[in-house]
Amino acid sequence: MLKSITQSRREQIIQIAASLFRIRGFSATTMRDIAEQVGMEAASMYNHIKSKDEILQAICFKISNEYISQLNTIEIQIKSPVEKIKELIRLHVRIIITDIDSISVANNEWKHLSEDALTAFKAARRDYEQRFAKIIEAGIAAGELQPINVSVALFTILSAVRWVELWYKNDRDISPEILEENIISLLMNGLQKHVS
Amino acid sequence: MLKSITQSRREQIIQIAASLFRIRGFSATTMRDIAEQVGMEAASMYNHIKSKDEILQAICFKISNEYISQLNTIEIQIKSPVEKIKELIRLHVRIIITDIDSISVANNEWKHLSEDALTAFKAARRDYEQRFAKIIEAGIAAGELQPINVSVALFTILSAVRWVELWYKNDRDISPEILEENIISLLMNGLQKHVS
DNA sequence: TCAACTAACTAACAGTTGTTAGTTTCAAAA
DNA sequence: TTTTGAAACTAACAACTGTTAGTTAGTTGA
Repeated sequence: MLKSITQSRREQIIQIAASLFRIRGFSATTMRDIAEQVGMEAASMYNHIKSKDEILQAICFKISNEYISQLNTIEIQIKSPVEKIKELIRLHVRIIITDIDSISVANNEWKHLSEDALTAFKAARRDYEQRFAKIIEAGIAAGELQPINVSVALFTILSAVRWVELWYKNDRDISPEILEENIISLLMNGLQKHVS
Repeated sequence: MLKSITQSRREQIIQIAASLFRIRGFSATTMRDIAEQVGMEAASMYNHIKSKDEILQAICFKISNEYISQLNTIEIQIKSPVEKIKELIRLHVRIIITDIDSISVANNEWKHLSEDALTAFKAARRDYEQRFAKIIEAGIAAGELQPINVSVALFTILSAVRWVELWYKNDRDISPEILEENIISLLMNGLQKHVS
């Protein structure tokens, strides 16, 4: 009971921190800024968290674990590489929409992680990228995809998907579903009309 | 004569600042960090620059002006929308390679601009985006492009191109030319092989 | 009722920050 | 030679930083 109240206080701090880190950046956000939003003194937060660094770690690894666990699921599905790639693109859009603050922080503020955490985070990201690349390679080998450079394809997809983060705060004229399908269509079929 | 020495000192400070802002972020970079790299005391830099904010402004507007002036050139060319878009993609790749530090700062640290500069910077960026969008619209109207949502197309292109920033520091197995053409091919023709 | 514990508080520290003031150095101009 | 002015320096300030120590209020379990 008490434990769960503590837990939710802790999660509240982390969530508010994520939102501030996203807007102002990690370094420009002070513990007093976070405390003010939470509604307590900065010192009081240390009853729930160990340090400012620990907050950043919690945010970054929550996201990194989420991506990897979802990738685990997609990898073992019995689907064509093209279908898996489409699934991964949808996954990115969905994760971004679900927790935009944490995603933005994991994407833009990870460099402020302390040394050990930084190493682990980079390794996790690299692992994710390599496994994503394997799916693209399989698609090329199967003749489903253009014989494009795999790194270029991988990072173009990953970057292209990241702007959803930007879209989400501005222009919500488009629904997430239409958004997903538009991005998939653009990445899969290209911008240009094909002469048949 | 003296003026030009001062000028180059100033530019040296700004360039070194850009490289540090890129690596550590604006807020996490101190005037003493910059001064150390330049080879003088922090206080001495104030003979050449007005403030830390002014350095960030100089970096961001150098880039924003570069983009807009290049767009001006492309806009008046007598080319099809598709050719103009390809030209713009090449432009982005080229600018990124030319001045990666300043580009990274303009892309990732602009939010730390002081209020007036921030407003001006956002306006410039919006202007650029709207003019880019016009070219995409023209391409759709001319039947050259898929009838895709213009915002999705615009931001997918802009984001996709931004990963060059990332590529540039990692994996230089690919030449800039091959890189450009791969990205253009992917964005224009898509990842998937067409069944004809 | 009393002891234990949680979670808040106030006060403060030691270090860092951007920036200013005042001083020194030294080359060019008079 | 003297004067001037740019560009470096040292010293310091006032504000802010993450964090710790010690205290207090209030709730829970015995």
